[in-house]
Amino acid sequence: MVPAPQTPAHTHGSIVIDLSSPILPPGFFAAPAPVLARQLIGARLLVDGVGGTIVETEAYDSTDPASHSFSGPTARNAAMFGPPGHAYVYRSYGMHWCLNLVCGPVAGGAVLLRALVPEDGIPLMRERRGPVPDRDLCRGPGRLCQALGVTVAHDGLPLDAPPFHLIPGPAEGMGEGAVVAGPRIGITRGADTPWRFSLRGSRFLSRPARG
DNA sequence: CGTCGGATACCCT
DNA sequence: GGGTATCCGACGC
Repeated sequence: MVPAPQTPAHTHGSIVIDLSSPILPPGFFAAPAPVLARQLIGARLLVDGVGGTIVETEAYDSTDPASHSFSGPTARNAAMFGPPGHAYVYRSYGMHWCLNLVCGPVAGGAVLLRALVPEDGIPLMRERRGPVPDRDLCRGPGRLCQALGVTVAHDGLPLDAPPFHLIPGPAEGMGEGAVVAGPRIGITRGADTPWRFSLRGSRFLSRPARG
């Protein structure tokens, strides 16, 4: 008789359920975008097993002139007006993809993922990103999508099912004051709204924290 | 490690 | 037309 493995996992055929992963709380995505954006710092995101700890986010909602939802539904932003808890993926500069998590008590809210710490699937990230320092694998919203293999094919997909795996934070060792709020990056309208959130002192941010 | 220009394509008003 | 991220080479700290 072989003793049961001491790992916190059950197996059903080829499916492995990792019992160490906290369950996404009900209503997690019903929070307003700035609230969820702050909560996501220290959470972990995997796409097909590739990803790491989120260290930089930005919040957008329909009251915000910087938001794609500000001027109402279009073909591109349809996912922002769908149910919370789904992905919104859009193209930036005609060549990069950007991943948002649709959220909020009303339509039109989303959190843009701007940077994470490469932790899982780093060899595949390197293949996708080419010869860059590991620090730069997921440092920026477009780079993050390239490293995780996120494209418009993920637009509208639910975030609580494969290929997505979102594990709520905060990460070990994160305490009060670990999250910095400041102005968002690369926008002109709504530039004074402090809806960029980042992990204080992280070297994986797309740019240093301001504010 | 930070900042600075210059170059690149698509979505929406 | 206005908005937008990345890569590059350059240079300062």
